Amino acid sequence: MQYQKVENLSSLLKSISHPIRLKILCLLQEKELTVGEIRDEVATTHANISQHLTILRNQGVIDFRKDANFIYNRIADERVTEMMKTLRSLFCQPGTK
Amino acid sequence: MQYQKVENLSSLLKSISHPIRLKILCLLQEKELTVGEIRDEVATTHANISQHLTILRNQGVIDFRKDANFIYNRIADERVTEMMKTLRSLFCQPGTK
DNA sequence: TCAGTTTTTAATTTAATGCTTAAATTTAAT
DNA sequence: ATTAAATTTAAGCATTAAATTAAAAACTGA
Repeated sequence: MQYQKVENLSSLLKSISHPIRLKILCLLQEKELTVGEIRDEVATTHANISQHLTILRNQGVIDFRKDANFIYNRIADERVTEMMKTLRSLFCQPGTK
Repeated sequence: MQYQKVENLSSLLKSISHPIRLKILCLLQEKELTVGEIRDEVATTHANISQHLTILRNQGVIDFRKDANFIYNRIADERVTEMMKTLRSLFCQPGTK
């Protein structure tokens, strides 16, 4: 694997290697969600969610659209969805610890 | 996804979200390698490699065997091998940036 | 045991993260 | 206009991570 790809991939993985951000990506697998909806599921402050969303946006993992005073977040890269599917099937099946 | 699995998975991802550790896992896909062999590929100090290997061992990602005064490292969890395959096919194909 | 390798440990320094709080924006509704 | 709701930004502090250096183990073969 060439140098640049190692850097890019580790940067991507790093951006999702946090319980809150991982949870956010799981939630966004289903459908797009507002910041407030995400906060309700994740149980932390708005500010904290906002910061985690910023990290995911800067990495290009998620995208958003504005509607009224809501911001709807969605996964931006199809490969991330695929990766999440694999991760869940490998590590989140019933019976795996 | 339940709480514990989110924690476990983010902990696993975190342990591999470092350029050196990701490179190590790529190298170990092929075959088991000694600390010195890894160092030759990765270009840092022995001490640094040793510390990164410790992180991967503590996470249960890699395992090792001793032979003479060499330590041969290998991937310990088949699921990690599968994950790496998926990651490489998604993010490391020629043509992906 | 001695010399030579390989690997680990410890100590230090520096940088990056994560959370909280508070203040600031933006937009919509009243 | 004013208020209220949703979101972002920034500051501060504590924790954690990474790299470097130096020293110390662990092991082999002579």
